[in-house]
Amino acid sequence: MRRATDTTALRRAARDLFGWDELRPNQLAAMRAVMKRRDALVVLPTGAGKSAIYQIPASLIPGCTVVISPLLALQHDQIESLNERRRPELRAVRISSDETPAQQAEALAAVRAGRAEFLFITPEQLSNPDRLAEVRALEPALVAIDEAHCISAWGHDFRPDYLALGHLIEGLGRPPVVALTATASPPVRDDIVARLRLTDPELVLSGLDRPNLFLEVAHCPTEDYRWRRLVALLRDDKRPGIIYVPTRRSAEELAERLTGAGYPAQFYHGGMSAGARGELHRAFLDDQVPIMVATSAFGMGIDKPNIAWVVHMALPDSPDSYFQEIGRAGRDGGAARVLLLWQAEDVGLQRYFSGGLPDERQLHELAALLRAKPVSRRQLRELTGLGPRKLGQYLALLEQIGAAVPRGRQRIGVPRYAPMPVEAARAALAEAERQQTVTRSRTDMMRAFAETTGCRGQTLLAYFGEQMTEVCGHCDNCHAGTSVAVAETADDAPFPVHSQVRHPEWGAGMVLNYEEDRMTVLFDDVGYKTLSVPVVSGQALLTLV
DNA sequence: CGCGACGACTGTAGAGTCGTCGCGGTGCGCTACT
Repeated sequence: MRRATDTTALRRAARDLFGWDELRPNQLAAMRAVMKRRDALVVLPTGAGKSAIYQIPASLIPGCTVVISPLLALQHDQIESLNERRRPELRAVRISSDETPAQQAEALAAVRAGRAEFLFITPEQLSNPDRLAEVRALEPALVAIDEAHCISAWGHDFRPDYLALGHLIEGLGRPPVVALTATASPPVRDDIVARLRLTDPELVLSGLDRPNLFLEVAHCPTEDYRWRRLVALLRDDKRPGIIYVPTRRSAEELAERLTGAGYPAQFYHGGMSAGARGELHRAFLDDQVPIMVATSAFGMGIDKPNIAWVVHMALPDSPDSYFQEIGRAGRDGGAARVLLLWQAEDVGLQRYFSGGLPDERQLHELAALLRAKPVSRRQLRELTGLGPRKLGQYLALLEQIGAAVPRGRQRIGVPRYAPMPVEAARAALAEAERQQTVTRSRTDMMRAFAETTGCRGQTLLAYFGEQMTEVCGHCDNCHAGTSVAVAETADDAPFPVHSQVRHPEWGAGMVLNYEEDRMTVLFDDVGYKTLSVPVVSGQALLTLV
């Protein structure tokens, strides 16, 4: 009965507020979970009406909704599109470093008085205890986490406050939480659930296959070949697209070279001023820029329906990033091409980006300092001489192994039963090594995707834990006829897909898929591994847990 | 980890080789200064 009323109310709100005649089954399932005040994790491709999953229920539930969204530019667009609807039950405000104190106070007042429903905010804002108290006093009825995969991708050191999000949500009075993202492999999903401390979340997953994207990979022995393949695509396809490059400098150089060769291109990267970036972003969306050469900074918030192709000029760090980036093509449902141009040398840069290991002595010193008395980050910077980046990484590690814990007033202390500094340093180093191994195994999987002669659609989706029984039919290998249907090979599979297994050396893991005579297993400690099925069976390498 | 730039070396002229060194992504918020 309750279910029927919720559904009716949701459908009516969708029609009233968004002009939609119907809701997709996935959307409805997620919205119903929110209506029942259950936590939810929603993984749906962009363009599938993801935002509406929290916006429509929020308009029906009494109390405001706190939206945690990672980028100020993205927040700006989201707020604008909500306020354009001119409905009080959808009105949005925000608090960020872009607002003056007076504007911030006004935003809080608007929510308090019921003149606004949505409060957009970053994790960094909430990590200020005074701010947290102000937001808590609004008694939010719902927390929505947008681009939730950032929790996993950015939590470790880049934006450490993401790591504390679960703690911060508890500080808000722990309203129900709905986390949304377009991509999340099984370990990323686990990470999101664990870090946000979601309780028995409703999991809403949709099929990730994108049949209108033609997947193509070319190994490029020389830079010249890479360039020729790129130009060949641009010659064939005059529609707009994105070229991803690994560095800022290569973005600038390639844009210039293309423009000189008669393909007018702009470049975009994180080193540019906010003004220039906003301008380029807008120009690209308005079809003023046909070719955008960009680093990974160009991504979230690029909701342009007619992107017809995406080229990667180097191997991305992981299938996670790759899937995010190619996912921006073909949102209008039209045929789109995605082309990966790679060399083995590309892996070197990704190794560098996966970071160096911490210094055990410095970790030891830091753990000892925390033990003496709770201190602020600033004090720690002065006491240890560590840079903010490194300090953030070290503190995150110590927190993960239970040797540090956020205390009140921006201070960091030590939990009860924390290990002694020597042991803490050793454990933190081991944890850093484990994280680095897992990160690097993602790059290994990206390379395996590039090198496979099997179906690329299957290989990519298998990484995300989705087993396709048929070949995708929209990749170069399918067209070349080298793909083999999994159904032909999976019959003698020794372990079911998604079963938990144990390896004598690598420990516990989860079976992700079978492809020809190989299987992919994700191990907790060593990351992704591809194993030979005959060897696994013949030597009884794996045991079912 | 691997690149590209740069200088030294070699051995008497111009260019090849070697070693060293710096560089390389993603963004919040705050502060100091115009």
